[in-house]
Amino acid sequence: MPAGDRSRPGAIACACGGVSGFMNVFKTIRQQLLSVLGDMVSAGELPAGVDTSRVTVEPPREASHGDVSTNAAMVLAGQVKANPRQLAPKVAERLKALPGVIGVEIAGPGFINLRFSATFWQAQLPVILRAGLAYGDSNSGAGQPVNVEYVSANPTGPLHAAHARGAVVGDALANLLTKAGFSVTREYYINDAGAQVDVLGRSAYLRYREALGEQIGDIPAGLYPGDYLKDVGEKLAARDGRRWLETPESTWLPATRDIAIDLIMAGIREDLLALGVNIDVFTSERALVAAGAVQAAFDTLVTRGLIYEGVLEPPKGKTPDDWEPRPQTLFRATNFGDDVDRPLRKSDGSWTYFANDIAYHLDKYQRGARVLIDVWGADHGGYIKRMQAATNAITEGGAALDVKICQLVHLMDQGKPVKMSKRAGTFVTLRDVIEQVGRDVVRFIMLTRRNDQTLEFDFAKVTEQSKDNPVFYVQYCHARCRSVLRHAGEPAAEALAAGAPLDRLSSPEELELIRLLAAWPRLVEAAAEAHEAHRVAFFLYDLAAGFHGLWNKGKDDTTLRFLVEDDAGLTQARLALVKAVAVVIASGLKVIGVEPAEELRS
RNA sequence: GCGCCCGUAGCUCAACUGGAUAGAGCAUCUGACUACGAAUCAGAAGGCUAGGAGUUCGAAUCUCUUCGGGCGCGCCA
Repeated sequence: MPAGDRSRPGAIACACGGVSGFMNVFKTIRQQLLSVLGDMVSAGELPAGVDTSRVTVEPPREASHGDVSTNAAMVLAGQVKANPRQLAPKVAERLKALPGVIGVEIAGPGFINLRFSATFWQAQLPVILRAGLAYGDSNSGAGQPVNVEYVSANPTGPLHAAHARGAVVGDALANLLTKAGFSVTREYYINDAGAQVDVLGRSAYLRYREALGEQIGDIPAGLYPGDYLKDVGEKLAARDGRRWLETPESTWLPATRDIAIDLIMAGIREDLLALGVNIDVFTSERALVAAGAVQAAFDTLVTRGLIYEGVLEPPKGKTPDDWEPRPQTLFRATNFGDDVDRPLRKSDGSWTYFANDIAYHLDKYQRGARVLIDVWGADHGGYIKRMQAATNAITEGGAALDVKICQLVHLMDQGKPVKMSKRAGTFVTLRDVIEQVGRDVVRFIMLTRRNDQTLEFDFAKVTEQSKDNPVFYVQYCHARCRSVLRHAGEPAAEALAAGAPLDRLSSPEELELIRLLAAWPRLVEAAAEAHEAHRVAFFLYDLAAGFHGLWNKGKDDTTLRFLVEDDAGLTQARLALVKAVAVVIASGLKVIGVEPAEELRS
């Protein structure tokens, strides 16, 4: 397994383009609140210039605390040297006048809890139904250019199972940012410049001789043994015949290396497409070096006085046997928060991987990105600080780098670990996984944990049809919605939005479900800001739970069923709700890159 | 030895970036199928958020420290 492979352990474009975002109800209420606070300043109840930036408006954790909660009194009380419980009533009194508000309470240390009328919540349904999959689209990203770099697997072999996580995390994050109104570039960095691709070239050469009839025996240690290189050898033989057989390595290595990289990258692209990943830009490290980008970045750092020749201290505690002090060309990473300064040149004069990466991040910046996101494997954690330091230095603070580290994926089958060994030929390719469980399952499961937590992927469990399996649970919810809508003759969304008597949706469970639906735009914005796509998967699970709950209430109490035989109006209203649930589930699955299921059959 | 990530119910994990009584799901107990799909649902029980100290109106979240696990540690990528 080559080191350096950034994603090691490890969509569908948004239709709206973020032209007009759908207002997040909490954001709307926050603006109304800020306006109220402004009125209080005018009335002399608050001093001019109070800082409202930390005022939040959010759904309370406890449903009993109302629909919407704000910390305004607590945040402002400190600034005006007042008690939050004394300030709160003044704010609360004015909030009573807001549209839709039917209750205002002060609770705990000074929270102000608002309750909104059923009509207010019911009115969210037409918004959802008319928006369709675009519901939740936001312009909070304001078209800001973001570059998401992910996968970036070394071009020395096909993608394997461990690459799936980084691929999905990066891709879903790109989808999420797109939905939130950012201008996203999906990027793959091809590490085709180091010693390992020379090894690849030599390995391919051996397979080339094999293809020409030679007995090559066992693959020598230090070369890649994989069978996938046989194909490369055969193509090379077919193209170039016997011309390389009697020539020295220096003549054939560039040819064997390049064809091997090209063929392997072609395979990687196919595998990514099979996973639903569409990369916009593939950047070659080798091309970057050849174009002088590294030299240019280096010169810039020299100009800024950030390069010097020096000798590093030996690493404490674990000094390598062959360690000896030597002068190196160093970048002043410590000026930007790193622990030590980092070498940019090897002793043979060539650039280090890090030097190339500085040029690469500058390149992304020069192409317009102001937010850079890199998705890496867990073994690259120690590389984060220096890369952030370098990005900060080379862009003069113009771009921020966020690195998402993906923890290991433990492949299991029925609770037992799947043993993988490249040498024994038992490593599981990404292609194998997709063929065995399907693209949708791979994508969803990879988002059922935070990226920095280890994740268990059990082949048996992820295809199980039970509530143990979150993919199934969410898909089942969508399938149930679709089942109801089919029974009802597929009413059009617009007809439901315009014609259904939504005031008939009055049960606490129904209103609770609408509140959940209305939280989707807020979740999109928050998750995009935090660069955390897994929140979408958790949201969908919660939404599915809410729907399954309502469904089963209808088993105990037939008056709660969606289709009510002798009450066409009530049926229409409930169909609007069901349709809205299906829409939001589908909208969320689209971010994850999963096709919503029409029905589930075993 | 140093740095980074992590430690939350018996198990697997959340917690909207500093908010209220820390929430779900498995597993355990109790209950619900003459249906728009019970592949599901409702309820009970389960906690000193690894331990300690600090910051403030308020801490799982921020700071310090101890313990325990993972990753990394000068010319590999």
